[in-house]
Amino acid sequence: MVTQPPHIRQPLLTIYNGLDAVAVTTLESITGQRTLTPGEYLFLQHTPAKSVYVLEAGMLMMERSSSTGRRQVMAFMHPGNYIGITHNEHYDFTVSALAKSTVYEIPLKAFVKLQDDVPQLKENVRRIGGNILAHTLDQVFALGQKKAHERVCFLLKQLSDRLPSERCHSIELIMTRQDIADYLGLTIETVSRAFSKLKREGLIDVYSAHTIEIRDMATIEELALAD
Amino acid sequence: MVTQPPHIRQPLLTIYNGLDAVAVTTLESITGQRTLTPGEYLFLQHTPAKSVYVLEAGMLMMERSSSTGRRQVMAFMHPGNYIGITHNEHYDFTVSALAKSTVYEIPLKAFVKLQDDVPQLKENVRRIGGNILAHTLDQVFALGQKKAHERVCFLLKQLSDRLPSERCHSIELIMTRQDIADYLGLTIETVSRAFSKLKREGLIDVYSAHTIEIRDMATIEELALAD
DNA sequence: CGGGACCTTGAAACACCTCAAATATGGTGG
DNA sequence: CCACCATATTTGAGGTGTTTCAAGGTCCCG
Repeated sequence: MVTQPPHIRQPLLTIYNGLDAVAVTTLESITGQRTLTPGEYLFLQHTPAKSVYVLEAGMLMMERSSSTGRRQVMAFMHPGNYIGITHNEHYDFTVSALAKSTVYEIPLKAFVKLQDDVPQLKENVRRIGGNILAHTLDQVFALGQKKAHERVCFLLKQLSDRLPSERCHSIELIMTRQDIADYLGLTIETVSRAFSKLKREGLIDVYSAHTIEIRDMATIEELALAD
Repeated sequence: MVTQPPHIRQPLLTIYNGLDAVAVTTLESITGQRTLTPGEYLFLQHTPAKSVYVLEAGMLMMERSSSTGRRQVMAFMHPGNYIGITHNEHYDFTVSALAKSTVYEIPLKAFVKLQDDVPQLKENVRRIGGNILAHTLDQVFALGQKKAHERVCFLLKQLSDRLPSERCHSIELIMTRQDIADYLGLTIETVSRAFSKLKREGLIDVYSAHTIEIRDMATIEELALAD
């Protein structure tokens, strides 16, 4: 069982936290595994929610689309992240793979049943739900109140917070500019111009479109928080 | 015990749903009551989360402010709504009263303890959390993807969904234009112009700044969903 | 090395914001 | 109950940031 990348800055909250050996064994007994290639869907919006998932390796993207084709990316997901919280019987978003990924698949019914026997598991799910809500409220604030370049910094800070060390500020942007744009409520052109602006101001280096380095973390954070 | 306004369109999910008489009595034994006048705070962002609340009557507003003074309204809250979900030991938002309101106050520690004895109560809280997340994801989509007048329709639909009948589309806007603007990520002028535009197009009537009537619900819904 | 997808940049259009002024609203004291 | 006042809302004009449309450049993979 992986789910805890090494050297993560903040301890990662997973469904496995604090489980005893018996609980872990039982959980593993109902857990399957699935591999996804880039672009492949884990599940689609409006399909029955039959399983929950934990990302083992790779990167996933959660998005919601309207029938007119407008798309909002709700989250980029990293190893350890729990996927599949829904308040009804269908997923109300689509999850797809940005990179080659592997996920643990846990049938929802068995998972819910196991939670009745393992209070700690239920508690973990509850806390994860709280974290997801907190993340989503941050996103509401960003989309409602921040300017384009501040939103880009908001994303850069989120991504850099997942990275090992304080010193190494090099970030791999696995997602496309379109994904970033749809996450931040902007267009690809505006995102691209925001990167150029941050580069021009010496706050970041752009080695290639998908590899950037943060040169002035303090300022980036300041812009990200809009403080 | 109130919490269930009459004639609501969709059955309201409260913490009381499906509790047996004993559980209700126990819950009531630890429940206090508080009255708020317009503008009064229920609690402030960054203060210790000591209680959760259920709105009995009136209307509350949940907001988050940054140190630069930018403000995002996260929700307008109606009777029956549960207040105080937080993922850490401090509230990460402020809740204040828009109208004279009364709330049930439940000390967090006792509430958590009671949840261990009453699984249904825990289940209710879990489902309410899911609903709040769903609401917040809707808001992310609205702020990220919708135009100003569509966002206003989004709010109008949310408010009208709380109202008794299908026929009566008259809505009391208790909040100020500034509150609406901060909820939708716009300025008061843009909100005002959006109302004027909807009025000019015959979709709504504006009797006074705080009393409007929806004349063409189908179109309003269409704009609200951006479908 | 070629080709397609992705990214960047520029110019013009547009939506929203800012600033300013006029108007409407609602509460209060006379 | 009415007049008044402070506050909130609407409307207008001009500015700014973001989007749209279009072209050119870059990267990556076969």
